[in-house]
Amino acid sequence: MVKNVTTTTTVDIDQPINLETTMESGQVFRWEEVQGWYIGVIGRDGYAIKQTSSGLLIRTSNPDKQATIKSIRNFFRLDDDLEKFYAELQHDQSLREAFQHWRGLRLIKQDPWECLISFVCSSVSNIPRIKKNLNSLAKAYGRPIYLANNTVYEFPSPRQLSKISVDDLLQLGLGFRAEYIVKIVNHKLAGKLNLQKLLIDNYANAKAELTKLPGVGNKIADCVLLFSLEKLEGFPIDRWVMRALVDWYGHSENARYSDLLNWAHEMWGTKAGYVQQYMYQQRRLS
DNA sequence: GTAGGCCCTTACTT
DNA sequence: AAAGTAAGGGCCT
Repeated sequence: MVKNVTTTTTVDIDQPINLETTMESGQVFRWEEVQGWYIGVIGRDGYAIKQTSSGLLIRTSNPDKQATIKSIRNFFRLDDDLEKFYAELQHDQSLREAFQHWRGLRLIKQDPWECLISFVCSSVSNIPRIKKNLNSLAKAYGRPIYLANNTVYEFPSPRQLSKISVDDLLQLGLGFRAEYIVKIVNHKLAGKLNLQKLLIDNYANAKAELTKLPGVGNKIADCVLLFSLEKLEGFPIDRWVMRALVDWYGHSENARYSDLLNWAHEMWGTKAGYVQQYMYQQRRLS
């Protein structure tokens, strides 16, 4: 039975938001732009999202409008006050330029499981390849969701991935990350990883749990913590953020990750995550 | 604790 | 066209 009914909902937004910039900021990899609409999955529903003058226009397989508004507000973290954030850091010239250039770039709150697997895939990869890998995974093992003329796929749960082998993932082009993912799936199925617990845990404890996983070190743990586990002090340092730290603040190129992280925490506290997102965007795309 | 080699491929550049 | 290099790191020694 094909479920292709869509419900249209508008979400008014009184916050800075730039849909395109946010969706293309390397946080999420499975949202596809089609004629001004971003098409993807949140939870168990498919969504097509378009920016309008007053906010967002939403078409979704979810018939419950109130639930849709709630999930959109949650996804784009619309309770985070970006204007206040800009104002508090406007004395920093480099950041101020990034804020002006990328106004409306928001952190996204995504599903922890998909986020974890996504960033394990990101290791020494590139965005086109990461997208291909994750879409292959979802299409092969995830439940299809029919949304008007489009088919999108729910990201496969640990149980849905329970039957995968390293060879299967190699076939999908995952490379050396294949082994990590199979191990993480088994770890999860064995009940040794409780992502919901990490959601309410503090940054340090949650990070310690994540870095126990194969393929998850300092950087990838910070991505998962920041983008899905509500840890806004998460400060992933990839090569772009590293270049910003070197060029803007005079850090050494071979500084230790932990030292840079501590410095960022003293400097920005729980604003570090948003700062990182603007640094990444500015240094990579300007 | 830490530096260096290695990992599997793909996408993009020269 | 073929070769080289970078790509949102992590693991092992």
